[in-house]
Amino acid sequence: VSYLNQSTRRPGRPRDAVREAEILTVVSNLLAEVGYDGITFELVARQAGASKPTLYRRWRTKRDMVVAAIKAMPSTGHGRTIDTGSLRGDLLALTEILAETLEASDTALIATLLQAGLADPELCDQLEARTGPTGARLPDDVRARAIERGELPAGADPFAYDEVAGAVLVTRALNGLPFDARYREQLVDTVLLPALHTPPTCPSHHAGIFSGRNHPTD
Amino acid sequence: VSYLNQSTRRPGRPRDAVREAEILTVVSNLLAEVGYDGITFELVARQAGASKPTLYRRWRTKRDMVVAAIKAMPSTGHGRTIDTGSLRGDLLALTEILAETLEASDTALIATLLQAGLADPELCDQLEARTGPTGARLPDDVRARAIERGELPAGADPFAYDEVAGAVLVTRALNGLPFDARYREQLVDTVLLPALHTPPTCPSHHAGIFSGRNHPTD
Amino acid sequence: VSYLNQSTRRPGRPRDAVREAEILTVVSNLLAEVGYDGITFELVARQAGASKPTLYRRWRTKRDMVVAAIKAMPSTGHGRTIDTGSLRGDLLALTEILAETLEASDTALIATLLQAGLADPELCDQLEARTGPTGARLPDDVRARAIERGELPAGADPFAYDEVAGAVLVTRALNGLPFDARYREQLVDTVLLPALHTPPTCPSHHAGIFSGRNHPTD
Amino acid sequence: VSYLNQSTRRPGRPRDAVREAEILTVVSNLLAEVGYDGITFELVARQAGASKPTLYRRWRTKRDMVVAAIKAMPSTGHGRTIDTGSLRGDLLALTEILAETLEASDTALIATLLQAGLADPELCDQLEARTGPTGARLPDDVRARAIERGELPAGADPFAYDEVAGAVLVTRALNGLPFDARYREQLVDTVLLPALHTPPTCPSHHAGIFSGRNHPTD
DNA sequence: GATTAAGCGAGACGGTACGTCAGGTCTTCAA
DNA sequence: TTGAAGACCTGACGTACCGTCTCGCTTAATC
Repeated sequence: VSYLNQSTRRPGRPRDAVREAEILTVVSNLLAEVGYDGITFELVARQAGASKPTLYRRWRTKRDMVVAAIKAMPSTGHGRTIDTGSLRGDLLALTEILAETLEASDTALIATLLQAGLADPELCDQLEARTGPTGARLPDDVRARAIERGELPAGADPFAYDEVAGAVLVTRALNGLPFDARYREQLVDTVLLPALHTPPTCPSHHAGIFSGRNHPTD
Repeated sequence: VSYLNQSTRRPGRPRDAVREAEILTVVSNLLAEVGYDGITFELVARQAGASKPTLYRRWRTKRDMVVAAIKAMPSTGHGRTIDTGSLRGDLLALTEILAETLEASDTALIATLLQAGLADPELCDQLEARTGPTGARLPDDVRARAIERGELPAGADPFAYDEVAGAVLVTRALNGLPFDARYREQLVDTVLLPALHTPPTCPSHHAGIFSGRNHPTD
Repeated sequence: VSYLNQSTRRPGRPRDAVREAEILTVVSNLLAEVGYDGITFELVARQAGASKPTLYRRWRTKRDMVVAAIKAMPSTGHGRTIDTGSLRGDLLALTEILAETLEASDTALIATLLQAGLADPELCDQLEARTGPTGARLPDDVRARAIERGELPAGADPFAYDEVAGAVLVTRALNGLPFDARYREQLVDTVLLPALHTPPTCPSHHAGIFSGRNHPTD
Repeated sequence: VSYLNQSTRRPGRPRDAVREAEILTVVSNLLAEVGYDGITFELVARQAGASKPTLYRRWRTKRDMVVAAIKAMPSTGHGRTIDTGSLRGDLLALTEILAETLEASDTALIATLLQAGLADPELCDQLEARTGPTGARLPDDVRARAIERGELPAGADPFAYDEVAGAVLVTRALNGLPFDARYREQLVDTVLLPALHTPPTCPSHHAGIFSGRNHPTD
């Protein structure tokens, strides 16, 4: 029976998934070697032994291609859990993870992810799911434990963290400004903790920048 | 002989300052018309009736040229003062100014200013001086009045505002996410105000991202 | 089982003759619209709603395909006969027909027919049979009547006409040079007629360029 | 004084004549190696160590470039003179030269010269001047000697030769048909000689196909 | 006033990448 | 096996910018 192919499959030779994976691997490697700006369709085609039309058929822009490559990266930090015993410790740990990630990336790539990826909730979810906590959002379990310990009120809103932590560190990274342990400590103590303790003024309606919850409930 | 002349004056025809101003005007106009990415040396040369060597002689990169053009822009919002009578009102006003600025710029330009300008304290100062409060830093007079009114403790640190407000809004702008009045209100109430009220844990040592005070004490 | 079927019939679905005719019609139309150089397999496939393999299966080169299309064109000038009452008049009429044909074709097509078609006697015969006298060869009846009238000696050889008339006019057409009535008259009077009157020096052994008698006796 | 550069010289860096000569040399060599169809802008650029824009700046099409290369070829057969003592011998010698030339060229090149060059009188003159008699036109001295010897009438018109000899042989070459000594002899005896002997009917007004006298006196 | 070194518009130059098109071959599914 | 569809690699297309260079000219400060 062929009740499945009535509409889902278009005619013609299907794209070669293996080919696509190979290409994206090349893109990933090139990202590390020459950075985002150094990547060109020409170069990718050469390195991958593919033709430019094969690339253009899949991705209309370089950004699309790079984003696809990042999405296709294998999982690394899966399962890592933050639990230092105190909210402050957890926040310092989370911001440290984020800082490490930013230190390992070139600024153009960060900017790209900012512009490209973050408008794409799927990418954010992939990143979180694949790499474990990125430090860009406050994990639910961390928040739950803080509430259990009585460090946060019951209905504490992750808004303060989700919106602020990533934005501040990413911005500094883009500027080449330092975001060392001392700086992060100050951020946690004078901004994040006071803000998290503040009860939400209204049913928090934010679109999480780094959270992938782009189209919220409002 | 007087080859060790009064200053560093080189022999030969000096650069034409008028020409330079004309060129930068062209760059400014093109910024509005075609955006940052659309600007090329070729295009500027064509539009300005200048030659490429004339451009390269002055600015080694496109970024340099654009930054110079921005620096050369005429002042607009000079002298505007924020004073609504309450700290909360002032913060809302400041973030509104910032939001308006961001809405008027294309994201690539924002990113450029982030990367280029903010590593250049002079540019930031120029922007502040020229356009009045940009909303990126907490003006000293606003803070002083809040202290007078008793809304802030005597030694209140502008860190919370300087670091957070600009970074959060700019990041959202880069992502094409909204930063409307409702969002800004939430930011002020649940993040900025609580943070500002928190006494500094240590002698605040931050490098103001948007403040131009780049590598201060540390 | 009947795998040793009646004749040489291959297994599988037979080629669709109707499809082939449709395709050749498209080729003919495209010849008129975009000229020989403008034709591509891609374009034909698109216009005909056919696939490239379907085309390649039938014709290995563009030239083959175009020649096939020309062969498949419907007859137009069938049965027209040249008989003006004098050899000179007949020659002028013949060269006029040829001139008209050349004026209606683009040069690339002429060159193609020259290179492709004329190595293919069948095509020439088809053209002659289909369009009546093309003016490229001296029709036998014209020569016979000239002999009857005593304008030509009994054994007059059509070589002079067959070889010269077509070559000269085609060459001029390829060059974009004019071949108007005055020119043709001069050709007939000072070249063709004198040459036709000359008795053959040896048993004429020519391979008729435009005659399709390609590799005759030699 | 600068009375020379008032209008003749356009501004900007002049084109490098040496570079141009080198490129054309490459084109000439490639013509011999890969033939006309095998030549591409890419290939020429690679071989010449030039950039594509440098080529396109000079020649808009491949044909232009090839024609320029042929024009730039160094002289070879200059000064060769045909004088066998009889008109018939001279004609056989001329057609032999032409045949040799055609045998050495690939058909696509011939077609190109036909289409490109021959609409360009300058090229024809260059070819004649550079290579000596090409056999495409009846040299004046040959005709003069034939008249001296009484083989041709005083006012004998080269039309018959100029128009016919080249066209016939080129056409056969394009078709891959033979044009051996026997064929050429027949052509001379039954077409060219009779035609040359015929007195011109009217003040010959032809545009010589291969003669470069494209815009004659009429 | 002559010299001189640099500025200037123009544009050539070698590069590199762009994004598209066509050539042929292949694989898929349906007929 | 044919046929439509379309992916695939190769390679060329013609264009746009890059950053540097060579021109001939102009401009000022120094001699």
